[in-house]
Amino acid sequence: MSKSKRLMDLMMTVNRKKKFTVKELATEFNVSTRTILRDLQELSELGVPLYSEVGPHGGYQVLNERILPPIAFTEEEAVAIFFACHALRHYAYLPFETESSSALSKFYFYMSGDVRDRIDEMKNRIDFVIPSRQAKFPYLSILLDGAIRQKVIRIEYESREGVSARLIQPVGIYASSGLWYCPAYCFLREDIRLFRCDRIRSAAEDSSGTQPLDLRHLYLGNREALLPSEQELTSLYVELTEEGVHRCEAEHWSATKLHRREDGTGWLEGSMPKGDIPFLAQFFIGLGAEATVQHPPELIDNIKRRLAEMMERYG
Amino acid sequence: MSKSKRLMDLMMTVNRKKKFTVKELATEFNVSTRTILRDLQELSELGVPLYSEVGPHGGYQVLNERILPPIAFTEEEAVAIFFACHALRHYAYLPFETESSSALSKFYFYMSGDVRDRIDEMKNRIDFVIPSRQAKFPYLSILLDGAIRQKVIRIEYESREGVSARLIQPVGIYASSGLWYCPAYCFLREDIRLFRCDRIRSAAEDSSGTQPLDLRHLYLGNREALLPSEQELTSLYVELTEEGVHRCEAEHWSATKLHRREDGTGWLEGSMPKGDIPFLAQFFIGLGAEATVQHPPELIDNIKRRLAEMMERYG
DNA sequence: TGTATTTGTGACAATAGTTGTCACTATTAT
DNA sequence: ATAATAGTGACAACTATTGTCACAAATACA
Repeated sequence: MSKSKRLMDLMMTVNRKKKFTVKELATEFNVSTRTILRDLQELSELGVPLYSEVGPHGGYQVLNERILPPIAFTEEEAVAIFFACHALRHYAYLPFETESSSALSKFYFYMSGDVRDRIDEMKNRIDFVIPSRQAKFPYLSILLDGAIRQKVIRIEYESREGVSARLIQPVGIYASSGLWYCPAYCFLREDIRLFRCDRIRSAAEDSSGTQPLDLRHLYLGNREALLPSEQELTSLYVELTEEGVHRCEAEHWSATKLHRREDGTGWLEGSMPKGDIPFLAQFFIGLGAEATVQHPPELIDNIKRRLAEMMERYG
Repeated sequence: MSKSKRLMDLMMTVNRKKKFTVKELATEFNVSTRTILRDLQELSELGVPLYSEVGPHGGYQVLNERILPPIAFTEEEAVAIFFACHALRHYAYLPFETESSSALSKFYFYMSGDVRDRIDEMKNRIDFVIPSRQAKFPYLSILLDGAIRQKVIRIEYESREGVSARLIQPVGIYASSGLWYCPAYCFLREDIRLFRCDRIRSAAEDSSGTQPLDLRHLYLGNREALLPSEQELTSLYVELTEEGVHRCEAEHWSATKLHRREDGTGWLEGSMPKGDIPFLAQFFIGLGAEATVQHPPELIDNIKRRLAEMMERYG
């Protein structure tokens, strides 16, 4: 095996192993320890952050960095990766410790001139906007860690009724239009609940010894499907103007219920839990003349009551 | 210079140049053409997609791939890049020709085992949600290209009044909560307008010979600041409950106007163009009891009129 | 305190790889 | 035809790589 090839392999091997001894590698690569020592020195000079300790239980270690072997990306792929990372700058809070900007500048730095030019041209011409928020999300890493390692987390949560302490076991976290949410099993309510992370006033791993549940079968993708809806259902029918259709497209919950006509108008039709009436009433009021609720009567009543209240407030 | 080092350099050089001859490289690297030929063959074996043609004007070419030299990413950086790209899968339409998934799988494939494990653990525990839409955005690349190369584009645009043909010169494109928008100079209105890309029925480079304007000073980041607002202004004051504050945080336009009290409630205060009254009226109606408009009277009147209309509609 | 384990350095000879030169062949645009 | 280009093979000169050995230094552990 040629030296260059061995060096590449060595790079990958040490990255995989993290910790190793010279003798180990010598056996693996069928060369002498002296050669491996020389190779490691060379890798060091090429930028692989190696660290070694002498003595029994000593050996080599690769520090926090990981080296990727030469990867071939097409120009389009490189550009897509760049802008994907670029979009992360809109998030003031992320569950990763590092700033994505450091990865971005490395990526940018190593790219060949013409790809770099292409990116420069596009930089001010394309963007993935996420609403910027004043809200703070200091506990994302703790929640994510709790979800991954199936830990119970003690939080102080600010709900409408005030701040309360709760034990939760996170299913995961997700960002949606600039806010972070954490679906989690709540030991207080004994059910899955959705928490808005900026309303969490404190979070730490629980030390009271509450046994975590086995929720490995639950994850972000399926948590909705697995939750048995015990609520009473009723049917929904709403007429929509063209603009109303466009507005409803934005809503997750309406995706399965939305129908369109050829002229652009449409309607919502499907079943809904009765507990959603307050939310839906306020939502359809927000659509104004673009939506006309025709069923259920309870929803129409709720809307009328809300309208009357507002009329009164504005005298 | 050692052979391994020369090979690495060569890799970068051929990536930069795309097209080159053996003689050229021999001069650049101060070695014989025979050596370069042997090196190129070796690069080929290492996976660099080289292609050559003999004869005058012949030479070597690198095919569409780009090779990145070994880049050191920290584990955190690699994870951040992965999830940034992962988030792109929510976009059914992108202005890049390639799927980001191919870049993603390459990235994933080359990552060392423990980073891969880490990603697998996190995959179902963290997400950047973007509302999925039924809307279609087939002309993103044309619009982006128009913005980059300062071209005039002819579009058919569906507005409330029907479909009309227009000449526009795009400033850029951006995605916001699942929809793509294109701010552009409109030759019909003779001003900057914002177009929703799913309402563009057709788009192609203009062939009528309309001279593009020099809009290079305009880009996504500054277009708002440069637009002179000629509208009449009035002052806005709105009381907000705690929930109202949270809801307003989501809105771009309210960021500079939002104030909070220690108890969590707050208010909106600032100036607004009178033309925004219809939009704001509908918006505050959507907030229901969480917002109480106190100024301007025109806005309150508009809200009352809308409420009355809705009351009537729901009998 | 001694011993085993581990990194690390230097020297040297044997071996293996690299390089340049030269003489060719083949293709193709002009 | 001619010039420009890639491509191959052989060989000698040169350079780099490798293994071996000797030895230094640190450290855990019995």
